[in-house]
Amino acid sequence: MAITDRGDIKPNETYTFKGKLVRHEGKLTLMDADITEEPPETTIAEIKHTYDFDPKQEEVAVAGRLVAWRPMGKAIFGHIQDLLGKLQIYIRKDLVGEERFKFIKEFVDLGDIVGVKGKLFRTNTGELTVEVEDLQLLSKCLHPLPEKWHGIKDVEVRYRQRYLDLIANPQARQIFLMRSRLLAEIRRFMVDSGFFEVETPILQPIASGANAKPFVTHHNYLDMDLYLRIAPELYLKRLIVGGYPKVFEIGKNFRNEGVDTTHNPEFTMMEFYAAYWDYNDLMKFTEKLFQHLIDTVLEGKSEVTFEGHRINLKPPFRVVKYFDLLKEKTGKDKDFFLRAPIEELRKFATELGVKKPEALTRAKLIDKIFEKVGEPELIQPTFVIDFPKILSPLAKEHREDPDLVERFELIIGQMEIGNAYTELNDPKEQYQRFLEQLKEKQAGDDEAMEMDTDFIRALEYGLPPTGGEGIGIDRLAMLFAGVNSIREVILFPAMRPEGGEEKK
RNA sequence: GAGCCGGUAGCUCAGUCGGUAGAGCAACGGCCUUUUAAGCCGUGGGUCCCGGGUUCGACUCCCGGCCGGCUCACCA
Repeated sequence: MAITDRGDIKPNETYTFKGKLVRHEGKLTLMDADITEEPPETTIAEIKHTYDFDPKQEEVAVAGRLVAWRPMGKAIFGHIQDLLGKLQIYIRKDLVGEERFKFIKEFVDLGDIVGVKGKLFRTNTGELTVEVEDLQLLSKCLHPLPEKWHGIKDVEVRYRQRYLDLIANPQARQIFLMRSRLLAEIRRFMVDSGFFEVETPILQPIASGANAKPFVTHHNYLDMDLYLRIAPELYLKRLIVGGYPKVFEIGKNFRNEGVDTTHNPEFTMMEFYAAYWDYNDLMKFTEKLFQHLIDTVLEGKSEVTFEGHRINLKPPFRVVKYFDLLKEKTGKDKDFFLRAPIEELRKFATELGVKKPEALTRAKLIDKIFEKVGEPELIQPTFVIDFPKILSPLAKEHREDPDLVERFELIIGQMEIGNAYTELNDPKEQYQRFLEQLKEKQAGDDEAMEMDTDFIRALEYGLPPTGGEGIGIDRLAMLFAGVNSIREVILFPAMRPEGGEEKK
């Protein structure tokens, strides 16, 4: 590190960068100075683990961010941190040499990325520590770190500068590590169950497969508008037509709607489809998936706390029929909801507190009423099954009741976590359902589904009997982490830009 | 989109019933070779979110705006 000899280093000058006070002029020049000669091949967690059962492996070389610094005359204690661990380092003047020690004291700051080499030992208090033989400054941190004890609490800073959240708040690291495990275990379970992972278009000429408002973009070369997908459903079913027995896709969906504690404009969904399955198979499979996630991600603990509720995620889950739940809560039966004059239904909805029912179609009214009276009680995991057909344009008619479809939603903590059905595979029927959606659209439902004629054509080639399901990964992560905001489980949640006055 | 609440040092916060602000940590200068929220002595640091109004005087009161949080509406 010849850099210590540089004459142009002026350690006591301060300067500002974009209005923020940052560190020494001299230290800034150090910023690009060091290249790692030997990238560390180990991590802090690994070192601790190895040393535990083989204390002879005491020579280590490891790198991390300096998060504590306690200089005391001729020796310095500090802690370096990486994603998975924290390790104490001990620097003695007589060991590293006078010149080196002076350099370290002068130019190394809290927050810097450093590499250390040395021998492991235990201090008087028993803490595993590296006795530093050499310390290399690998990168400068020009800003002071957030407060060591309280971390960073301002949620706005935590979301905008997530890297600071990750450096300073161990809880944040824990949540995102859990999310990574969750995704890995879901993938493992799906692949082990015979599913093929696929990728389907995010830019779609028709945004279909769900009821939602899409984002619109434009392709210059093709000179056409495209939509960011609101769901991958219709593409995945085309793949079942094409011969895949089982497929799944994990990816972002985009819906141009509100932002709140359970909604982010882009969110992660897993959708999966299995030929020859029906919604009963899907329920069994979903329970097995949950059991796997409890065993792995939650390390066997099936109880989580969410919004003040203790929720037990252990299957089997409660099953309740859609109209049974409505009847129990309202005293009205299926025929009332599906066949009573719409004015009467609107009047009833008004009594329950549904806003502006005059603007709503029958399907929307039923949906609203269900949300008002049904969902509030659904804290423990519950499959709500046998939805009305008019709410489910892509689901197959129920084998016992033509008013219904073979569909369920998995609701946990009042959140819709999963949505699944025996897929409608009759092209003529699907065409009719799309036409009904167009009517809904004309009747004022701007989220009614779009007609997709190529999808109809695919069905004409024969979609085997198929079961399909979507699971909201972000919400699942919320449950597993026990946090009540979707922003706590999305690394970079949607935010308005900083300095809003400058826009336009 | 509506209502309520918030924005003070790099961070966590206090404060001013209207007279231009403090603490701890962090930083800077010293002392200190087993400390760990190290310790001891000393020092510096703020357009009090932005703009306008009222006032002799605004960080404080009023109005508008920006950003965020919560609740509601919409949605998964």
